[in-house]
Amino acid sequence: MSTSHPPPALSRASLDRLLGYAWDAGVFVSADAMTATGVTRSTAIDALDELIEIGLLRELPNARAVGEYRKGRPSRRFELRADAAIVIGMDAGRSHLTTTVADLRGDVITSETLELDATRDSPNERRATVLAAIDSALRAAGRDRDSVLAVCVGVPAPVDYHGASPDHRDGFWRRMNPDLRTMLEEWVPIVRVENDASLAAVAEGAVGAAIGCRDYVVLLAGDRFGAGVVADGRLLRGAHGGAGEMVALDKVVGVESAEGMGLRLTGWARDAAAAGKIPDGHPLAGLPADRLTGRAVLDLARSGDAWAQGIVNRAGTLLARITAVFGSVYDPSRVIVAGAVAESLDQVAEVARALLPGEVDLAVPELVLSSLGAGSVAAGAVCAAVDSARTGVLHLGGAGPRLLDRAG
Amino acid sequence: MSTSHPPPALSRASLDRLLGYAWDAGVFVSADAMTATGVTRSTAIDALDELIEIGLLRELPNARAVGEYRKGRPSRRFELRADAAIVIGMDAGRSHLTTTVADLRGDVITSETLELDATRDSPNERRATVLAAIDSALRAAGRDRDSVLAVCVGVPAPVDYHGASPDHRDGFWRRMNPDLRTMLEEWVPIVRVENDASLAAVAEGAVGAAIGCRDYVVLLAGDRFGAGVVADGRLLRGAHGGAGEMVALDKVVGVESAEGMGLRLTGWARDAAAAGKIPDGHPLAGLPADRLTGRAVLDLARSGDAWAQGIVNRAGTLLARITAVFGSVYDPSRVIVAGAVAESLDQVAEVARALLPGEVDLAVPELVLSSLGAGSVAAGAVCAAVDSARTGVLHLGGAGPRLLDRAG
DNA sequence: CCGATTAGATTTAGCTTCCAAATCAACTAT
DNA sequence: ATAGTTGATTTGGAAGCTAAATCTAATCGG
Repeated sequence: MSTSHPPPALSRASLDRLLGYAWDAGVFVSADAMTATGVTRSTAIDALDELIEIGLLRELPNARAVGEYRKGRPSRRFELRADAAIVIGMDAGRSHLTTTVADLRGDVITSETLELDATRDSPNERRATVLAAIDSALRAAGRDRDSVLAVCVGVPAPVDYHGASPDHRDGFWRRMNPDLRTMLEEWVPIVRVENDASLAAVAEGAVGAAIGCRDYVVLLAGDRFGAGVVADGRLLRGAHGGAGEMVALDKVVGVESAEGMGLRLTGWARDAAAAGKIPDGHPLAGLPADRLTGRAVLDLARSGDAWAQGIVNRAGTLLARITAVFGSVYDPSRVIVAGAVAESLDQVAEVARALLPGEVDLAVPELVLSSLGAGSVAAGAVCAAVDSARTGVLHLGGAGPRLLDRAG
Repeated sequence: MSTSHPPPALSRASLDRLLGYAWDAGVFVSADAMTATGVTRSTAIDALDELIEIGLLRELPNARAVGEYRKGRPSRRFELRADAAIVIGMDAGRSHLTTTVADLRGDVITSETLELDATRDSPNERRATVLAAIDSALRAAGRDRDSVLAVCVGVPAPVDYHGASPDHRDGFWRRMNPDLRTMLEEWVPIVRVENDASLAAVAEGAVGAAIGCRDYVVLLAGDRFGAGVVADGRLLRGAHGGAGEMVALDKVVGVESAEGMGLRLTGWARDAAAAGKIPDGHPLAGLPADRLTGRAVLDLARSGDAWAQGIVNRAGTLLARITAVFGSVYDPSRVIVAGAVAESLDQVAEVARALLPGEVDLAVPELVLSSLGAGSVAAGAVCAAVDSARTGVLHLGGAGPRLLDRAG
């Protein structure tokens, strides 16, 4: 007996390559596919026909029918059947949960956001919440569980290679990720659980400020700092998924805690107010604490207010320090600030950029602000789900093609 | 015309797999190779014969001839022709240079160490020194340049993916690595230049304390701290090779500079002496500065001296802090202290291990001492050269087999 | 309307790299 | 000797390609 090889079925390299091309090509003709993948016409046509057979491609009316035609026999035209199945990307934060249903190309079909009661986070409740959110989003999209090819969930916790999160002191990480992967694998063929900042990094790499960049760090700067690190084109994870976790920040001079940029700006403003440090007659003087927010300070600084600029400088110094630490430690060529606050941090980034050369010994990373806004984790989850679907669908054996609805 | 594929020549997956097996198998018989690689007998025999033809394997007298035989037709026996070519591993430090000539299995043939005049480090002089050291070692090994298949050089500088080092403020890194790769590629088929700490990490992964470990950090703790990081089984490099460089250390509370453990112990002892802090009648009291070394302090602490233990505690605290930072940042499952001092740091490590749980939020990495001693960089250079030879030799086209001396 | 021309599709033959099974060879044990 | 065992070799495909010949569906110029 030899190591019984599985039946060849479908797993040829060419299939993979052609599918890969089709996935990001939009509508294409055979000749394009041939030059892009380097196979000959015979092979290309074979593979394309097989992909149509499986249900992953659709043949469109040929070139003449559409008018984009010059001479000779008209080309056959193809396109990914993006609606053959759906993927789900989820940002499963502590206090909110965004569920996005998208097609195979990653185009959003529905997106629903749910506010969570952060105190009700027992493992069972959270599992139920996640499932309910998925079912609700599926309903809104007019699909059912059977058509889901891949799911990716982002959680505010380290996630290791197997999709598990370590047992933290107070169990917070485990509560955030109560073995979601195992739960979902019961009915979804491809499941991926990732750290939220890592997904923000995936999003920047796919559709954001890090396209084509092989070494970068994405700094999620909301309530708490968190970082997603891409090194040599791959997500850096660590033995327990803790790479990029910012628990080390409190050991760095001038950083001291992992509290995020939004909270800090607000905190500084309120501290100043409480200490009577806001000059009389200043626009912010006498405001109630709940209107004294980071956002208010940033807006004021933008209009030239000197006192607000002081706080902006402080934030810039902090950002420079954090960027410097990440720059030194991971040596990225770019550091991207992401999260809902990112867009308002232009002045803070300006200050930080000016300070960076003095902080870093090695090459100074480019500091840029993400333009993906608050949805970057959700967007990354969709990208990651699409990516897993793309690389995984041909290796699914019988389970995969089952869900490719051939009707359309 | 299609993308003209190169002549198939030799590049079958099976050849690679069989060669990979042969490389770490020692003497083996066909059946072993078959089960290990999963190919059938026909394929195995084909590939083995081809590897013999190329000159990478040798066929030994069959099983019966050696006596290890039971029943049936005796097996053919094979072995890597470790002497078909040689590899060179070099630790090209600032003040010394170790050149090791080894066979394809990595077994050392000769090793020579040269003290360098650290002030004469102009690019041209250094290039000449490196070449001279290689030629000298080759002479000692009774080989010539033609038989060198691969070279790996470790330098005390960041090295990027292409083998280049960034231009540091004072040009030190460029002087340490004056484009050695280009120089050597003129006559060596496979050239690799790496950061020294990275090579120490390679060594620990191959023959040291990190065998089988996919996420670890090796702390080179000599004159300056430097770290080699392995994440997910691959060397972490960063955009400019700066990952693991410890320029960020001076931002960490309680670490402050990248000065290594040896220097610090010595420094603390001498500072204490200068400040008159060594108690009267203490064994170290009144010693001349040049005999007041870290080693002396460690030895004394080992014999139970309380004052020396105080310094050891200080060192342990520092090591714990550094380990904690690396643990938090890269999330390794193990941190290995390497370099000449490592072996004497058992008590320091003991102290650090006790402190670690209080320093780390995430999983506490295992802190272990390397037993590779001062030669870990040199050993890693050999491992890396062997590794590159192993993966590269079959893809060398005409240039490779040229050097496999078929005579033996 | 009819070739000539053109570009793409299909078919055919052949190559490489493998596997599976049949057959052959070299032994030992009896 | 001869049966039994274990490997080695040979033979006959099957995949998965490529390359080249041939076929098809068009345009275009008379």
